[in-house]
Amino acid sequence: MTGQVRTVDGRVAGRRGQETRQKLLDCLREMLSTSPYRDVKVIDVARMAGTSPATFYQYFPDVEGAVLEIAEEMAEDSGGLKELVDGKSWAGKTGFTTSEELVDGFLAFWRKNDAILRVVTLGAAEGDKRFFKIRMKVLNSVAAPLTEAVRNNQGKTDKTVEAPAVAGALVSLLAAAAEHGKAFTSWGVKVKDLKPNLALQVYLGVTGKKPPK
Amino acid sequence: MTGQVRTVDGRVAGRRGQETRQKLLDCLREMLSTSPYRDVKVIDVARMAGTSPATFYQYFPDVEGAVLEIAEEMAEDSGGLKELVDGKSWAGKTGFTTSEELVDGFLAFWRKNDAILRVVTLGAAEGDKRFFKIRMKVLNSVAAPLTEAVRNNQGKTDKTVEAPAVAGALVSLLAAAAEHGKAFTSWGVKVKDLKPNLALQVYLGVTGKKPPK
DNA sequence: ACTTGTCCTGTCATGTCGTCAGCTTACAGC
DNA sequence: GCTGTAAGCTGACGACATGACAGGACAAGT
Repeated sequence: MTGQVRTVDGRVAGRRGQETRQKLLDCLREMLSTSPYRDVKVIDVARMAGTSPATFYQYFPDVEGAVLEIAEEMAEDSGGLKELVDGKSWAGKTGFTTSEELVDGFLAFWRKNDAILRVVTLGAAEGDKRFFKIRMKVLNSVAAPLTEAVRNNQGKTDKTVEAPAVAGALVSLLAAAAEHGKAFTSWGVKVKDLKPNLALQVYLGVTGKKPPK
Repeated sequence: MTGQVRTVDGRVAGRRGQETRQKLLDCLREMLSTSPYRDVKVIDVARMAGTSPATFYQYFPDVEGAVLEIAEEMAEDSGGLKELVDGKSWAGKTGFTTSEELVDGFLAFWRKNDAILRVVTLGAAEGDKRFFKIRMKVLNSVAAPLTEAVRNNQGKTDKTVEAPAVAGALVSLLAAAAEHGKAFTSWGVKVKDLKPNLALQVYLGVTGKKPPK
């Protein structure tokens, strides 16, 4: 799909080149999770990868370009989140389990891609269309199947509910919790209570009913 | 409270100095709303303010230091958000109006301080305690009185509801909507429907009941 | 060993960062 | 008005990041 990997000046990268490129991406990822985005410098990434800045510029136009690469990879990976909702039942106790597993999976994914998602979120907020698109791809991998779930469940009881809006709000809440979990604990939500609380919100949003005890 | 304004090397700033300092802050604020945070350079801010980079470093340790200054100013300003909830009624139609006005006021505040809040949010997500504290101050100016509102209303009908958690979730949702409004429209929520939808969510969260028609 | 095309780096011009000595300006005390 | 002192500002500088290029190193096939 992506075609061949190419250098900035148009050459096709071979085996060795791709390895170097990948190492640079890995080091950048590492860098992003240990330093503020603003302070990530090409020279540091290159040093960590045991190569020179010039090599970095062979494969990427700049730091942002490389970040986009990582972000796109992550967005591909996010497709797996669909399985947390697709084909799951929302009835009774099983439904609440579905909700719990969704919350669990989503938070795990976010934590795993913590650093890159921070940058993507910033870029999207700053109005960069490329980052916005990537962020939407991640959120939609949950929001889309969740919209169906809302339509099939809550829809039965209340026709006035706009399924995409509800699903969007729920996903936004999950993203907020994942990104700023500390805020919730400082509001007195105990760490171990965060997931159950979110699961409850999701269950309520999807079914429009309180969960069975 | 803040004592006297001082330069980095400890001198107290006089009238002219404070003017220069303020002009630098204003230009930085402007800069933040027109360029990506990563690309905001001291030299550009100084140029825009008609002064030299060296002058900038007289008043601020670095860009981040100046940003913190702006952010703290904004956090002070956020105290006014309390009035959107404090002493308001949540009963019947009046209650829904309260909810609408809260949503309106919150979104307006966020839009007004768009650029700086983006940076604060990033800093908080990156684990910087100073930015986290500022972000909490802004969110709490709504979350705190909202917690009381939840306790006084929903609390009556359902003792199991954790008021701070509900208020926190609502504020998080508002922040997400403010920061990533475009995401909601791309989920098919019409621009004019966003505020009513949020108002509905808030009303539901606080009272636990559907609003009167 | 030679050729070919990929891969990497030394080096350079440009520009930013952050600091400092030193010049200019404001002002209080006489 | 004169002078001393502190505030205010900048030119200049060393250190470092950026981005481009030419050319050397390397692997693979002949």
